[in-house]
Amino acid sequence: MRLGRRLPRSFFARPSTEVAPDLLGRVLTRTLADGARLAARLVEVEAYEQGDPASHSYTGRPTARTEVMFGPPGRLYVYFTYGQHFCSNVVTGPDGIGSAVLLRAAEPLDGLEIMAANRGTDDVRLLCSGPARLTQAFGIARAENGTDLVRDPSLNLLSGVPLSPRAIGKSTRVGVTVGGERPWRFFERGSSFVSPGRPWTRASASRARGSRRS
DNA sequence: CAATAGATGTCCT
DNA sequence: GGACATCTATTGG
Repeated sequence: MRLGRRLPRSFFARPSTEVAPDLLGRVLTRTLADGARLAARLVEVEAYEQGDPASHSYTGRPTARTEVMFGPPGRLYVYFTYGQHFCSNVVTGPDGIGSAVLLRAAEPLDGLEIMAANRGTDDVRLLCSGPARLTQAFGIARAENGTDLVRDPSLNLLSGVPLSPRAIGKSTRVGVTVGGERPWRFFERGSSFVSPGRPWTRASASRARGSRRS
């Protein structure tokens, strides 16, 4: 399969709501020191904008954690959440504005054995179907925060094959309880690699969003 | 299959 | 202190 060329800086220098659906079908790759390659095709993303109550950049001011999100586009924003997981985002929009796209799920293409070792499971569907899973499968952690995906020799986003508009599903974002009515989650319709256990993910998505924690 | 408890960093909207 | 862009293991039907 042809994975294409690196996406240019201009691709990321747009509003996150525009970049997000355009990221579906694109390919995240990582080349390891020994030459092995990891590759996965993005099938689920979410947009986050400055001023958005659900966004880390809501206040408009960077913190030690969110600094990268406010920087130039095309870089990787990695944050630690729930006390034990890392999640990966691609920084979008102009330098100085805190906007990014959360990489929620992907279809593994290459380096599955390495991903399985990183994840501690052999189940292909569980390798990259979730933001923390995807991040773990690629061995991404705090050290990768701020990596320039446009120029880095190892970690990149390739053009792949973008999806046609009709192949893209939209919904409200997962786990967002504030400002959740924004339909800023984008996913590939019918893909079995989107994050599991979310009923409204599937074609027969009816509105069934209840409280999720006690 | 569904529900739930537990892990516990970072920011406070 | 409380909420959170989550995942896993375990329990119960």
